[in-house]
Amino acid sequence: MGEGRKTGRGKIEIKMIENTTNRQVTYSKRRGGLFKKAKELTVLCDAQVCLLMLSSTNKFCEYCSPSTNTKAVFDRYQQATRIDIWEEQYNSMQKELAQLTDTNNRLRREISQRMGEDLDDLDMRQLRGLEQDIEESLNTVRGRKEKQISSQTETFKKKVKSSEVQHHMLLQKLVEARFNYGYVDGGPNEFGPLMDLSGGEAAHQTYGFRVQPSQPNLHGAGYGFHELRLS
Amino acid sequence: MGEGRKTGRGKIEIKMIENTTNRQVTYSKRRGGLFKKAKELTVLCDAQVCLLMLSSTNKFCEYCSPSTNTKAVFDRYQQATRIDIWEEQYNSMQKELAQLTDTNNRLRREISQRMGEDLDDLDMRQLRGLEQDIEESLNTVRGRKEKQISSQTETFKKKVKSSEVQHHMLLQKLVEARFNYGYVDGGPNEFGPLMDLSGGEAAHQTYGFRVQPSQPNLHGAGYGFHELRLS
DNA sequence: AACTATTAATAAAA
DNA sequence: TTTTTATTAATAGTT
Repeated sequence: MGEGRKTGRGKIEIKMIENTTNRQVTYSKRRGGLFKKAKELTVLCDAQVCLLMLSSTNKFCEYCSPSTNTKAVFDRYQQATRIDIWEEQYNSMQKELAQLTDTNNRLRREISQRMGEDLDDLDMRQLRGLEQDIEESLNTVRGRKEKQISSQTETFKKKVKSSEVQHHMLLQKLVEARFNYGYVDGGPNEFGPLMDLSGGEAAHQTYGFRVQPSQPNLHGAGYGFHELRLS
Repeated sequence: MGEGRKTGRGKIEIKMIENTTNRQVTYSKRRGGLFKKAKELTVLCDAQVCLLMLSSTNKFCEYCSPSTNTKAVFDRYQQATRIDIWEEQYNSMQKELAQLTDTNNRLRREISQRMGEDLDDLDMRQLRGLEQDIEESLNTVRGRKEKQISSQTETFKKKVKSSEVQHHMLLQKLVEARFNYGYVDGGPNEFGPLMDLSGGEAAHQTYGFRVQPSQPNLHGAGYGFHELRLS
């Protein structure tokens, strides 16, 4: 028993049907049969049956007695087998949450301390280290600012230079034009002297203003979301 | 179809079998048949089948294709249906996780910027604000350090003072004792001069050393867990 | 549990 | 696909 067998018009061995079409047809038919039998069992014997199937093409199919539902049946399965389906997932998520929250708190505390709050628990050595770190950060930021200023100043200088050159050329052309067409009109200072815009310290002053103290910057990502620490 | 039907030697309607014995016998037989069919389907069609049954006497029974297991099938069930009681909780946990992760990243970025890293996206105004904030923080930390130093110095001074007083008292008692019992031994400087420990700038020097530049402090909570930003 | 008359399921063909 | 049909499998009632 269990070996080769004849069913219906042909014989069939219980082994995987190689022909894909045949396999799918058989799957469809037998699936129906299985569902029917499951339903009959449910009614005849007052049983709860839950039947889950996944075809070789990964199509999912389910039957569950009307008196219950799949989740309930699985809960009983758990009860019976003592294999907890949910707990593992739940626990791992809880753990992850706790870790993230913890990390978050530490980060907030670090920021707080870098902002000069929450310093009560620090001893002298830690305070000294913190001071030193902040000092270094300040230098870095300052350096970056200076670099950006000088780069903008450079750009500005170049623009002025180019404008100056153009101005000269225009003047030149104008003078030539007057000469060629015989205009005589106004003195040599008619267009005023070229401005002295050689790019001195004025540019630096441009960025020397102070914004409102500690006003949060709400322009999106980046510096200025202190409100996070309150969330 | 579906109504009264004859099977085997007798007729049978698909409705609950009232006779308990009959019902249990039928349950047993049909359960076997269902399992057999499930196994055949598994093999013939390369499908995954999971069959859970509970008899009316609450006996649990399970079949699952050897290529998988009940939990895996149920996971797919969840995936396919998304109608379980846990989903709400699951989703809320997922959301919380995502929020925490996001907040975490922002906090890390803020710390980075406060440490002078990750400054590329900041414009001049933001840089200026950051510089200013760091400057204020530095002043706060410095102030705190000074305060702690002076408080410790105060304590130290008081201790020295009290020690001085005690010393004086002891000397006094000693002198009295000598007087009372007639000892004469050594000069008045026998116990050396009282040290000058009146609390000058020496105390400040004590804390004036520099720790190793930016060496992380691993003493637990508080300042010095930069490694968080890498986790 | 076995037996067996009878129906149900279904493989292959249409 | 669904229907048909020849054949086997499942099983209800009996022992």
